[in-house]
Amino acid sequence: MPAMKYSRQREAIKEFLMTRKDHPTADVVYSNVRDVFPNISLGTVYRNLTLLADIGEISRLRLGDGVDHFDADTNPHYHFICTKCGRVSDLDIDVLSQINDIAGMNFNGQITGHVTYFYGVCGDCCDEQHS
Amino acid sequence: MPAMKYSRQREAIKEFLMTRKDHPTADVVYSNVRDVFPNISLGTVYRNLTLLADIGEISRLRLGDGVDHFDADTNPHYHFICTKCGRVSDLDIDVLSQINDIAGMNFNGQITGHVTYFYGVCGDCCDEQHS
DNA sequence: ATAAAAACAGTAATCATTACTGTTTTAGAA
DNA sequence: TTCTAAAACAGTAATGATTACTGTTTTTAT
Repeated sequence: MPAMKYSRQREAIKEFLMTRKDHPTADVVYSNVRDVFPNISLGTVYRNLTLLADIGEISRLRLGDGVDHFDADTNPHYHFICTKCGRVSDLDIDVLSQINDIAGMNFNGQITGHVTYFYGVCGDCCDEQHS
Repeated sequence: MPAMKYSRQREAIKEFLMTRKDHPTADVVYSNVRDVFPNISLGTVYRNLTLLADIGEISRLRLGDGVDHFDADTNPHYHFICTKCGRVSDLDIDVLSQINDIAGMNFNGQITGHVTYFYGVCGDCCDEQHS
Protein backbone atom coordinates (compact mmCIF):
# COMPACT_ATOMS: atom_id res chain seq x y z
CA MET A 1 0.00 0.00 0.00
CA PRO A 2 2.22 2.84 -1.25
CA ALA A 3 1.31 6.47 -0.45
CA MET A 4 -0.53 8.06 -3.33
CA LYS A 5 0.98 11.08 -5.05
CA TYR A 6 -0.87 13.65 -7.07
CA SER A 7 -0.87 13.27 -10.83
CA ARG A 8 -2.30 15.57 -13.47
CA GLN A 9 -3.22 12.59 -15.63
CA ARG A 10 -5.24 10.98 -12.85
CA GLU A 11 -7.05 14.24 -12.22
CA ALA A 12 -7.89 14.60 -15.89
CA ILE A 13 -9.25 11.04 -15.96
CA LYS A 14 -11.44 11.64 -12.92
CA GLU A 15 -12.59 14.99 -14.30
CA PHE A 16 -13.51 13.51 -17.64
CA LEU A 17 -15.46 10.71 -15.99
CA MET A 18 -17.42 13.26 -13.96
CA THR A 19 -18.64 14.97 -17.13
CA ARG A 20 -20.14 11.74 -18.43
CA LYS A 21 -23.11 9.78 -17.19
CA ASP A 22 -22.92 7.04 -19.82
CA HIS A 23 -20.24 5.03 -18.02
CA PRO A 24 -17.51 4.90 -20.65
CA THR A 25 -14.98 2.13 -21.13
CA ALA A 26 -11.22 2.52 -20.57
CA ASP A 27 -10.76 2.96 -24.30
CA VAL A 28 -13.23 5.84 -24.47
CA VAL A 29 -11.58 7.49 -21.47
CA TYR A 30 -8.23 7.07 -23.19
CA SER A 31 -9.23 8.70 -26.48
CA ASN A 32 -10.91 11.61 -24.69
CA VAL A 33 -8.19 12.35 -22.16
CA ARG A 34 -5.79 12.29 -25.10
CA ASP A 35 -7.25 15.67 -26.12
CA VAL A 36 -5.71 17.15 -22.98
CA PHE A 37 -2.64 14.89 -22.65
CA PRO A 38 -1.79 13.90 -26.22
CA ASN A 39 0.72 11.26 -25.21
CA ILE A 40 -0.88 9.73 -22.16
CA SER A 41 -0.60 5.95 -22.46
CA LEU A 42 -3.40 3.43 -22.30
CA GLY A 43 -1.58 1.74 -19.43
CA THR A 44 -1.75 4.94 -17.42
CA VAL A 45 -5.49 5.15 -18.02
CA TYR A 46 -6.00 1.56 -16.87
CA ARG A 47 -3.72 1.95 -13.86
CA ASN A 48 -5.51 5.08 -12.69
CA LEU A 49 -8.99 3.74 -13.29
CA THR A 50 -8.08 0.70 -11.21
CA LEU A 51 -6.48 2.89 -8.56
CA LEU A 52 -9.46 5.24 -8.34
CA ALA A 53 -11.82 2.27 -8.14
CA ASP A 54 -9.72 0.69 -5.37
CA ILE A 55 -9.88 3.79 -3.18
CA GLY A 56 -13.59 4.15 -3.91
CA GLU A 57 -13.54 7.39 -5.88
CA ILE A 58 -15.13 5.76 -8.90
CA SER A 59 -16.76 2.41 -9.50
CA ARG A 60 -16.11 -0.30 -12.02
CA LEU A 61 -19.13 -1.83 -13.72
CA ARG A 62 -19.22 -5.30 -15.22
CA LEU A 63 -22.32 -5.48 -17.35
CA GLY A 64 -21.76 -8.78 -19.09
CA ASP A 65 -20.62 -7.26 -22.38
CA GLY A 66 -17.00 -8.25 -21.87
CA VAL A 67 -15.61 -4.77 -21.23
CA ASP A 68 -15.39 -2.83 -18.01
CA HIS A 69 -17.31 0.42 -17.69
CA PHE A 70 -16.48 3.19 -15.23
CA ASP A 71 -18.75 5.48 -13.29
CA ALA A 72 -17.81 8.61 -11.32
CA ASP A 73 -21.00 8.25 -9.29
CA THR A 74 -20.19 5.89 -6.42
CA ASN A 75 -23.59 6.07 -4.76
CA PRO A 76 -25.09 2.58 -5.02
CA HIS A 77 -27.55 2.55 -7.91
CA TYR A 78 -28.70 0.30 -10.74
CA HIS A 79 -27.91 0.35 -14.43
CA PHE A 80 -29.73 -0.40 -17.61
CA ILE A 81 -28.04 -1.67 -20.77
CA CYS A 82 -29.83 -1.44 -24.11
CA THR A 83 -29.75 -4.66 -26.10
CA LYS A 84 -30.08 -2.67 -29.36
CA CYS A 85 -27.46 0.07 -29.06
CA GLY A 86 -25.45 -1.07 -26.03
CA ARG A 87 -25.86 2.25 -24.26
CA VAL A 88 -25.73 2.23 -20.47
CA SER A 89 -27.91 4.47 -18.33
CA ASP A 90 -28.69 5.01 -14.67
CA LEU A 91 -31.95 3.88 -13.12
CA ASP A 92 -33.71 6.02 -10.56
CA ILE A 93 -34.91 3.44 -8.06
CA ASP A 94 -34.06 2.65 -4.46
CA VAL A 95 -31.54 -0.04 -3.65
CA LEU A 96 -33.31 -3.40 -3.31
CA SER A 97 -31.57 -4.41 -0.10
CA GLN A 98 -34.50 -6.66 0.86
CA ILE A 99 -33.61 -9.11 -1.90
CA ASN A 100 -30.45 -10.04 -0.01
CA ASP A 101 -32.66 -11.27 2.82
CA ILE A 102 -34.95 -13.12 0.42
CA ALA A 103 -31.95 -14.82 -1.15
CA GLY A 104 -30.52 -15.72 2.25
CA MET A 105 -33.63 -17.50 3.49
CA ASN A 106 -32.89 -21.00 2.20
CA PHE A 107 -29.15 -20.50 2.03
CA ASN A 108 -26.42 -21.79 4.30
CA GLY A 109 -24.00 -18.87 4.37
CA GLN A 110 -23.88 -15.08 4.63
CA ILE A 111 -25.17 -12.92 1.79
CA THR A 112 -23.67 -9.45 1.96
CA GLY A 113 -24.71 -7.95 -1.36
CA HIS A 114 -25.81 -8.36 -4.94
CA VAL A 115 -25.06 -7.10 -8.40
CA THR A 116 -27.97 -6.37 -10.69
CA TYR A 117 -28.32 -4.80 -14.07
CA PHE A 118 -31.43 -4.50 -16.19
CA TYR A 119 -31.70 -4.86 -19.93
CA GLY A 120 -34.24 -4.10 -22.65
CA VAL A 121 -34.74 -1.39 -25.27
CA CYS A 122 -33.86 2.21 -24.39
CA GLY A 123 -36.10 5.21 -25.11
CA ASP A 124 -34.23 6.26 -28.25
CA CYS A 125 -34.26 2.77 -29.75
CA CYS A 126 -38.00 2.43 -28.95
CA ASP A 127 -38.64 5.65 -30.91
CA GLU A 128 -36.70 4.35 -33.92
CA GLN A 129 -38.87 1.24 -34.11
CA HIS A 130 -42.01 3.39 -34.55
CA SER A 131 -40.63 5.52 -37.39
CA MET B 1 -27.89 -21.26 -39.34
CA PRO B 2 -26.44 -24.59 -40.46
CA ALA B 3 -28.20 -27.85 -39.51
CA MET B 4 -26.66 -29.34 -36.40
CA LYS B 5 -25.10 -32.79 -36.60
CA TYR B 6 -24.52 -35.14 -33.75
CA SER B 7 -21.09 -35.21 -32.17
CA ARG B 8 -19.73 -37.45 -29.45
CA GLN B 9 -17.63 -34.62 -28.09
CA ARG B 10 -20.63 -32.36 -27.69
CA GLU B 11 -22.56 -35.11 -25.94
CA ALA B 12 -19.67 -35.69 -23.53
CA ILE B 13 -19.49 -31.97 -22.76
CA LYS B 14 -23.22 -31.77 -22.06
CA GLU B 15 -23.09 -34.95 -20.01
CA PHE B 16 -20.19 -33.70 -17.91
CA LEU B 17 -21.95 -30.41 -17.27
CA MET B 18 -25.05 -32.26 -16.06
CA THR B 19 -23.04 -34.05 -13.38
CA ARG B 20 -21.89 -30.75 -11.88
CA LYS B 21 -23.83 -28.12 -10.06
CA ASP B 22 -20.90 -25.79 -9.42
CA HIS B 23 -21.04 -24.17 -12.88
CA PRO B 24 -17.52 -24.89 -14.16
CA THR B 25 -15.54 -22.74 -16.57
CA ALA B 26 -14.57 -23.81 -20.10
CA ASP B 27 -11.14 -24.76 -18.83
CA VAL B 28 -12.54 -27.09 -16.18
CA VAL B 29 -14.86 -28.67 -18.74
CA TYR B 30 -11.86 -29.12 -21.03
CA SER B 31 -9.65 -30.89 -18.52
CA ASN B 32 -12.46 -33.19 -17.41
CA VAL B 33 -13.76 -34.17 -20.85
CA ARG B 34 -10.13 -34.91 -21.72
CA ASP B 35 -10.45 -38.02 -19.53
CA VAL B 36 -12.92 -39.42 -22.07
CA PHE B 37 -11.54 -37.78 -25.24
CA PRO B 38 -7.81 -37.41 -24.59
CA ASN B 39 -7.21 -35.21 -27.61
CA ILE B 40 -10.28 -33.04 -27.69
CA SER B 41 -9.19 -29.49 -28.31
CA LEU B 42 -10.00 -26.44 -26.22
CA GLY B 43 -11.50 -24.82 -29.30
CA THR B 44 -13.97 -27.69 -29.62
CA VAL B 45 -15.00 -27.20 -25.99
CA TYR B 46 -15.56 -23.49 -26.50
CA ARG B 47 -17.40 -23.98 -29.78
CA ASN B 48 -19.76 -26.54 -28.30
CA LEU B 49 -20.39 -24.60 -25.10
CA THR B 50 -21.31 -21.57 -27.22
CA LEU B 51 -23.44 -23.73 -29.50
CA LEU B 52 -25.29 -25.39 -26.64
CA ALA B 53 -25.87 -22.01 -25.03
CA ASP B 54 -27.19 -20.57 -28.31
CA ILE B 55 -29.80 -23.32 -28.70
CA GLY B 56 -30.73 -23.00 -25.05
CA GLU B 57 -29.56 -26.39 -23.81
CA ILE B 58 -27.20 -24.83 -21.29
CA SER B 59 -26.72 -21.32 -20.03
CA ARG B 60 -23.67 -19.11 -19.85
CA LEU B 61 -23.10 -17.21 -16.61
CA ARG B 62 -21.15 -13.98 -16.32
CA LEU B 63 -20.47 -13.45 -12.66
CA GLY B 64 -18.06 -10.56 -12.83
CA ASP B 65 -14.95 -12.64 -12.21
CA GLY B 66 -13.72 -12.33 -15.78
CA VAL B 67 -14.40 -15.91 -16.86
CA ASP B 68 -17.56 -17.47 -18.20
CA HIS B 69 -19.24 -20.22 -16.21
CA PHE B 70 -21.62 -22.79 -17.67
CA ASP B 71 -24.73 -24.34 -16.21
CA ALA B 72 -26.68 -27.36 -17.48
CA ASP B 73 -29.75 -26.14 -15.59
CA THR B 74 -31.50 -23.67 -17.87
CA ASN B 75 -34.42 -22.95 -15.56
CA PRO B 76 -34.14 -19.27 -14.60
CA HIS B 77 -32.60 -19.09 -11.15
CA TYR B 78 -30.11 -17.00 -9.18
CA HIS B 79 -26.51 -17.64 -8.25
CA PHE B 80 -24.28 -16.93 -5.31
CA ILE B 81 -20.54 -16.42 -5.59
CA CYS B 82 -18.37 -16.69 -2.49
CA THR B 83 -15.92 -13.82 -2.08
CA LYS B 84 -13.56 -16.09 -0.11
CA CYS B 85 -13.24 -19.24 -2.23
CA GLY B 86 -14.90 -18.16 -5.48
CA ARG B 87 -17.29 -21.10 -5.49
CA VAL B 88 -20.60 -20.63 -7.27
CA SER B 89 -23.84 -22.13 -6.00
CA ASP B 90 -27.52 -22.06 -6.85
CA LEU B 91 -30.03 -20.13 -4.79
CA ASP B 92 -33.46 -21.55 -4.08
CA ILE B 93 -35.67 -18.49 -4.44
CA ASP B 94 -38.37 -17.44 -6.89
CA VAL B 95 -37.52 -15.23 -9.84
CA LEU B 96 -37.89 -11.58 -8.83
CA SER B 97 -39.85 -10.52 -11.92
CA GLN B 98 -41.44 -7.66 -10.01
CA ILE B 99 -38.15 -5.77 -9.87
CA ASN B 100 -38.34 -5.25 -13.64
CA ASP B 101 -41.54 -3.28 -13.07
CA ILE B 102 -40.01 -1.32 -10.20
CA ALA B 103 -37.02 -0.44 -12.38
CA GLY B 104 -39.28 0.58 -15.27
CA MET B 105 -41.29 3.07 -13.26
CA ASN B 106 -39.14 6.15 -13.78
CA PHE B 107 -37.55 4.93 -16.97
CA ASN B 108 -38.20 5.95 -20.55
CA GLY B 109 -37.81 2.63 -22.37
CA GLN B 110 -38.75 -1.05 -22.14
CA ILE B 111 -37.21 -3.26 -19.49
CA THR B 112 -37.40 -6.92 -20.47
CA GLY B 113 -35.18 -8.57 -17.90
CA HIS B 114 -32.40 -8.41 -15.38
CA VAL B 115 -29.24 -10.21 -14.37
CA THR B 116 -28.56 -10.62 -10.66
CA TYR B 117 -26.01 -12.50 -8.69
CA PHE B 118 -25.46 -12.44 -4.94
CA TYR B 119 -22.19 -12.50 -3.10
CA GLY B 120 -20.97 -13.06 0.44
CA VAL B 121 -19.37 -15.91 2.38
CA CYS B 122 -20.50 -19.48 1.68
CA GLY B 123 -21.35 -22.04 4.36
CA ASP B 124 -18.00 -23.82 4.22
CA CYS B 125 -16.00 -20.60 4.47
CA CYS B 126 -18.17 -19.42 7.39
CA ASP B 127 -17.34 -22.66 9.23
CA GLU B 128 -13.62 -22.16 8.66
CA GLN B 129 -13.71 -18.74 10.29
CA HIS B 130 -15.02 -20.21 13.55
CA SER B 131 -12.37 -22.93 13.86
C1' DA C 1 18.38 21.80 -3.89
C1' DT C 2 18.09 16.84 -3.14
C1' DA C 3 16.58 12.33 -3.12
C1' DA C 4 13.29 8.55 -2.45
C1' DA C 5 8.86 7.18 -3.86
C1' DA C 6 5.39 7.28 -7.11
C1' DA C 7 3.83 7.96 -11.65
C1' DC C 8 4.74 8.16 -16.33
C1' DA C 9 5.13 6.60 -21.58
C1' DG C 10 6.01 2.96 -24.24
C1' DT C 11 6.03 -1.66 -24.90
C1' DA C 12 5.75 -6.60 -23.97
C1' DA C 13 3.17 -10.22 -21.82
C1' DT C 14 -1.05 -12.55 -20.23
C1' DC C 15 -5.29 -14.82 -20.53
C1' DA C 16 -9.84 -15.91 -22.07
C1' DT C 17 -11.94 -16.46 -26.13
C1' DT C 18 -12.60 -16.67 -31.20
C1' DA C 19 -11.15 -17.58 -35.98
C1' DC C 20 -8.72 -20.23 -39.40
C1' DT C 21 -7.11 -24.65 -41.91
C1' DG C 22 -6.72 -28.96 -43.53
C1' DT C 23 -8.62 -33.58 -41.96
C1' DT C 24 -12.26 -36.63 -40.11
C1' DT C 25 -17.34 -37.65 -38.95
C1' DT C 26 -21.90 -37.62 -39.74
C1' DA C 27 -26.14 -38.56 -42.23
C1' DG C 28 -28.96 -38.84 -45.96
C1' DA C 29 -29.32 -40.38 -50.65
C1' DA C 30 -27.74 -43.27 -54.62
C1' DT D 1 -23.30 -50.51 -48.53
C1' DT D 2 -20.83 -46.75 -51.01
C1' DC D 3 -20.88 -41.83 -51.94
C1' DT D 4 -20.93 -37.02 -51.01
C1' DA D 5 -21.83 -32.54 -49.02
C1' DA D 6 -22.20 -30.42 -44.69
C1' DA D 7 -20.73 -30.18 -40.16
C1' DA D 8 -17.44 -31.05 -36.71
C1' DC D 9 -12.91 -31.97 -35.47
C1' DA D 10 -7.78 -31.14 -33.74
C1' DG D 11 -4.36 -28.08 -33.85
C1' DT D 12 -2.89 -23.65 -34.11
C1' DA D 13 -2.91 -18.67 -34.97
C1' DA D 14 -5.20 -14.37 -34.04
C1' DT D 15 -7.86 -11.10 -31.25
C1' DG D 16 -8.87 -7.91 -27.70
C1' DA D 17 -9.10 -6.34 -23.08
C1' DT D 18 -6.21 -5.90 -19.44
C1' DT D 19 -1.92 -6.22 -16.70
C1' DA D 20 3.12 -6.22 -16.01
C1' DC D 21 7.70 -4.55 -16.99
C1' DT D 22 11.46 -0.87 -17.81
C1' DG D 23 13.88 3.03 -18.00
C1' DT D 24 12.63 8.11 -17.51
C1' DT D 25 10.09 12.00 -15.44
C1' DT D 26 7.20 14.14 -11.50
C1' DT D 27 5.98 14.75 -7.13
C1' DT D 28 6.80 15.90 -2.39
C1' DA D 29 8.89 16.11 1.87
C1' DT D 30 13.32 17.13 3.86
